[in-house]
Amino acid sequence: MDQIRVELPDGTIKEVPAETTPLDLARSIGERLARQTVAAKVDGELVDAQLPLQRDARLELVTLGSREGLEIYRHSAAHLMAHAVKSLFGHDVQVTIGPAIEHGFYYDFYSDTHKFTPEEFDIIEQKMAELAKADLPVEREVMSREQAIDLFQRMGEQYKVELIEDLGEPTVSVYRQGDFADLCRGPHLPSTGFLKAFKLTSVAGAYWRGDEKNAMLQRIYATAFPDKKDLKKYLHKLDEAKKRDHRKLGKELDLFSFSEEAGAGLVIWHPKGAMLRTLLEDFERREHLKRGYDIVMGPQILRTELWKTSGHYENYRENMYFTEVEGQGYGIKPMNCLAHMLIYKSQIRSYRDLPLRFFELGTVHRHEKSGVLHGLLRVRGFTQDDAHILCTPEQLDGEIKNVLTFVQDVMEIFGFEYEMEISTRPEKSIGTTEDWERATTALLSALKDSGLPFEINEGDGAFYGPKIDIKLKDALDRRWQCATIQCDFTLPERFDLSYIGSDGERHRPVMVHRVILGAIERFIGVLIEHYAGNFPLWLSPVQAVVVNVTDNQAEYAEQVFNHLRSEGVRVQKDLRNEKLGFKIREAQMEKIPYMLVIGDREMEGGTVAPRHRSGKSLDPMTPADFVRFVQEESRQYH
RNA sequence: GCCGCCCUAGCUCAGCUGGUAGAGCAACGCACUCGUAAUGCGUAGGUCGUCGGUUCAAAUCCGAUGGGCGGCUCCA
Repeated sequence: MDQIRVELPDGTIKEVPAETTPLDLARSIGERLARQTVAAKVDGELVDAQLPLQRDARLELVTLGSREGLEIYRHSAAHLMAHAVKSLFGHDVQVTIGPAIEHGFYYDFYSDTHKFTPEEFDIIEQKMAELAKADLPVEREVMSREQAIDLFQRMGEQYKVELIEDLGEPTVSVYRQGDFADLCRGPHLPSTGFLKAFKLTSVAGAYWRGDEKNAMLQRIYATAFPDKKDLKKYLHKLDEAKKRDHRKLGKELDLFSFSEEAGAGLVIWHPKGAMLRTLLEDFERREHLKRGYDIVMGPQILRTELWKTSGHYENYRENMYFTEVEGQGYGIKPMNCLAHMLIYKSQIRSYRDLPLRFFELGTVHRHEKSGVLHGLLRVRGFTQDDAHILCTPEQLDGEIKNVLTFVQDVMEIFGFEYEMEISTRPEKSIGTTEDWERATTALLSALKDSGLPFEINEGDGAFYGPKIDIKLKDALDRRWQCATIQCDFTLPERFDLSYIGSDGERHRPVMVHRVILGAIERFIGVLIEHYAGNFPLWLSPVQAVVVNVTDNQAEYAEQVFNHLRSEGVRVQKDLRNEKLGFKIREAQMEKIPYMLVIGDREMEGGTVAPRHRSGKSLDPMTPADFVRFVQEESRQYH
């Protein structure tokens, strides 16, 4: 038999007979390695571990420990789930697709007769366990397109048939395990016995091929890990994350609420939430003024004609609220740009005036579809930290860099990790090729200069210009777009903005639309989950609570409270006749940073005994010292 | 908007297949005056989201509607 030469990643070369599989090779190195090997990369191409090697190649074993290995594991788990579902509900259900995702996998099923419920998860999991225990070999079979169509046609799997038809490949691969067969590129685990730990987590609707015009499928989400311990750890982490949910904490910390009577998606800020928001807004104003922005303010409603000028009436009407007064139509603003345009136009602008940076904490209202509302993270009325930068084309580059630096600075202050992506020109768009190129290059070079990783979304830009989006994760790792930097070629055009250049001629300014936090509501939502409600001192709605041990110190405690409040400390008092432990517990649950304990000792010494919510106590100090301490700790953002 | 599920006291939740509601915490009252995450006893509190239907009888079954949850589509 022919010998072939296989080169491993560490450079060693193995001479093995042709038809040797990567799994054989792994076994020749060690049994433990073989048990971990779930696939291989042959000359960089991902293949099954039991695919016989035909010729000399570079070979890399893919093990369960790697990201790719875990993905394959989960993809095979998705097949196992589909297998289980088919064997339980085969007559009622058709399979569609089931990929691995960030924390697990899902599989979409079609059925007009059977509705999956979480109560069925147990029996599906049991069936999966049974099929895994049977250790069915997973076999790859390559067949012609016609054969495959015929196969799935006979199985009654219309969605698979459609997939093959649209694939346009002469041959396709099918993976079989027991009596289950699925169209799949692979690779897959060698056998079902590899699958040790899995759990179904939820059911949800999903459109076939992600298109709302298509049929609604039923998606079962699940997760899987090579090790039962890791599954347990993950489920525990999930539980912990749910405790950080901003909707739960918002209620517990009495920050905000929603009211059925007021309307969906409309935030009602309670005193502590409004305080938090005010602190954040003050921070924003300071940071923008430092960076050369001018604060502006526009009206909540503007005449419908103006929305026609801007193009919102044509493109955004279904998201807007309209009203009419004395026969005059008005639109409630869904964006802040219009007033900023009017400010620009209020006088003749010279190139010496540019760049102009108009900043507004602008409250907007958008009629979001009811099904998308989500706590503070997706609402119908929200306030953006919005700014429009109008500059010469030559200034664009520098302005974008400044904004990106601004974003990075702010994210660092809050300690956020974030993902960035740039979206380029879509098919349907306006503006000249030069405009797009200049703007896209400017965005791209700013990103590159930042040295941070980013993704490119080809053709995903707005019709009016390319953009950079910055996404933050919530407690459950769902991404929410916060900051965005968008170039806009439409509005300067539509509003006929101009400036007089050094040549004495009129020129069109370039516009950058940008937000840093995005929507204050959304940002606070993510922020609550980020800090799990333990806000840093400078952001804490209540920084300290005065707690007396007995009624005996009530008068002194009251004096301390008044002193701190007059010195600008956000303080509250708890002078109720309750045990100290009880009051500490309540303050602790309110996540107040400092509890100022006052007993007879403190009263006599004219001090307070601060206890931090972490449980650590500071040495007793005078109220005046505590004021200085708070000022000092609040000055540095952290 | 679409699919599935949910809505019971201020909060968290019980209440099997229909026979006109229950706990813990909170609130209020009384006692205790107490040193770093829950003192004890007692009192009060709900037309079971709303509207309509089925039934002798509906928190429970059906329909509509409002709100929420998990997704999908869309988006800050």
